[in-house]
Amino acid sequence: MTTRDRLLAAAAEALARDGLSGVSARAIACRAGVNQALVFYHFGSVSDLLEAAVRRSVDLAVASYRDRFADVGSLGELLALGRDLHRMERRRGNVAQMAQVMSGAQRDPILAKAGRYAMQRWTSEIEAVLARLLPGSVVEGLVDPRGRARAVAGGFIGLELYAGVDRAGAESALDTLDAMGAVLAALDDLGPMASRAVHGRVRRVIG
Amino acid sequence: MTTRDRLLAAAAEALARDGLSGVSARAIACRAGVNQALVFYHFGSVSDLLEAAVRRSVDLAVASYRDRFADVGSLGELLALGRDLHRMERRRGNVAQMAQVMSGAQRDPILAKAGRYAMQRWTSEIEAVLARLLPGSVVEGLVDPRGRARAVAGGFIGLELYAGVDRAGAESALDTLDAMGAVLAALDDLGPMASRAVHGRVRRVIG
DNA sequence: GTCTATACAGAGATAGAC
DNA sequence: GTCTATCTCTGTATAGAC
Repeated sequence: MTTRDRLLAAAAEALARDGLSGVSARAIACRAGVNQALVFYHFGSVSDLLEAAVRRSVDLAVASYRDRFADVGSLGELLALGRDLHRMERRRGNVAQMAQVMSGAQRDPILAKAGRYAMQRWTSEIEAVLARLLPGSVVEGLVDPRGRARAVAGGFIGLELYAGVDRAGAESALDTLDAMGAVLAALDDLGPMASRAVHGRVRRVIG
Repeated sequence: MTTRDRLLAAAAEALARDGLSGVSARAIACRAGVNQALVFYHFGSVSDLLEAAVRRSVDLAVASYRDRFADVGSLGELLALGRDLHRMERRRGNVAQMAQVMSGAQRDPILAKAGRYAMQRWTSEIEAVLARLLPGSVVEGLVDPRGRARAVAGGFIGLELYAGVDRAGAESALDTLDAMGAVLAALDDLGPMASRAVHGRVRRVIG
C-alpha cells in the first residue's frame, strides 16, 4: 500500500469517525502513520485530499452495489435493498462521511465539488432503478424518478446527522420510512381501479 | 438591545450563513459589533454561545407556528403547512443552522445537546398534529406519528445540506416529496375498502 | 460590562536536508 | 518521496485596566 493510498484511507476514516472539525493534516497523517508534510506533497491541501478520498469512497461503494441494483425487480425488492444498503453504508461510515462533506461544503468550494460528485453518483444509480420500476406502478407519472432518488439520498444524510444526536430517534424515523415504503409498494397490488382513483385525486391537488 | 442579545443574534446568523467552520469568537463578535472577549464573558465558550443561540432560534420559530399547527384539520392542510414552513425556515436560515449544529454534534457534546433539544422541539410539535390527524387515515396503525415526525424533520435537514451543493437537485427532491405526500393524502379519499386492502398487504410485508 | 493586550495551542503550508 | 524544522495565521481563552 503506497503512502498516497494510506492517506486516502486515513482521510476517509477520520472524516467518518471524527467529523470535519476533527480532521487536519496532522490528524490524518498520524492515522496513516506518515509525516504531516506528505499531505501537501501528494494532494496540495487538506481539502483536496478530502475530495479525493470522498470520490474514492463513493466510487468503491457504488460499484459494490452495481450487481444488486441490477437484480432488483420490484419496488418491494428495492425497498429491501435500500434498507440493506443504508445499514451497510452506515456501518462503513460512508453516510457519516457524506454528511460531513455536505456540511463543510457551505464554506469550502472544493468540498462542495466532492459533495456534488458523490450525490450525483448515488442518485443516478438509484434513478436508473426507479426509472425501470416505476412504469406500471401507481405513482407512475406522479413521481419523478430523479427527484425521488435525490429525496432518498438527501433524506439518508439528514437521518445520519440525526442519529448523531439521538440514535433511538433516528431509528424510529427509519422504521417509519420502511412502513411508508411498504404502503406505496402495497398500492401497486390494488390493481388499476385504485390506481386510477389515486391519480384523479392527486391531479386535483397538485395540478 | 443588550450585548448578550446581539451576540446571540450574530451567532445564529453566522452559523446559518457561514457554517460551523466559519464561526469563531472573533467572527461572531465582529458581526455583533462588539469585542471578542465578550463572548467568553457572557457565555463561557463559543460552543455554549452557539447552544444558547440555537435554543433561542428554535424556541422562537416553533412558537411562531403554534397557531397554524393548531388550525390544521387534514393531512392535505398539514402538507401545505409543511411546504410553507420549510420554505420560510429555509429563508430565515434556521434549517441551515440546524444542519450545521447537527454535523458539529459529532465531535462537540455541547452542540449535540443543542441539536437534540432543537430536534425534540420540532418533532414533538409535528407529532402532536400527526397524532391528531392520523386516526381515520389509511396509514393509521401502520405509521407511528413520532417516527414520522422525526423522519420529516431529519429529511429536511438532509435536503438543506443537499441544496448547499446542488440547489436545483434539492428542489426537485422537494417537489417529489410534495407529490408523494399528495398520493398519501389522496388515499384517504378512497374509502374504507381500499384502506383495508392496503393494510392487509402491508401487514404481510412488514409483519 | 467592556476594552486592550496577550498567552497559548493548533491549524495550513513551505523550505531544505536526506 | 520522505523527513525535520519552521513560518504564519487563526482560534480559544484569560488577565487586568478602565
